[in-house]
Amino acid sequence: MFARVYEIVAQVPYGHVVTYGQIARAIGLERGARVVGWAMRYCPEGLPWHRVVNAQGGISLNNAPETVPLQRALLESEGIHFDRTGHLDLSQYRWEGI
DNA sequence: GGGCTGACTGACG
DNA sequence: ACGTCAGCCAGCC
Repeated sequence: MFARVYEIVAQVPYGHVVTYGQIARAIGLERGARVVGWAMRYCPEGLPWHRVVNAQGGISLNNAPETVPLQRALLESEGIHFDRTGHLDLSQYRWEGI
């Protein structure tokens, strides 16, 4: 199942992001966002995991808070702007190619 | 098959 | 904007 998740994440273009719910919907799990998060724990090498954010346009990584600054830095290096509350504008960066 | 877990989500106060 | 609560679903004992 996670193979599908990785496949979707790998398709996200530079400078764009997708939400967990979006990925879940793409693989047929309308309300299986948690499953996506669970699959992401394995973080295969070469996967643009930093382009996956929660429905609020923020960074979730509850189990690895140390990687949050890293993810944010990676996204900013791709031209994605964060507001003062640490969220990005999904209406502007969300990838609709699923 | 039963129960627990979680990088989630949407609704409420 | 922030903390809490209850659904949700695949995997792993």
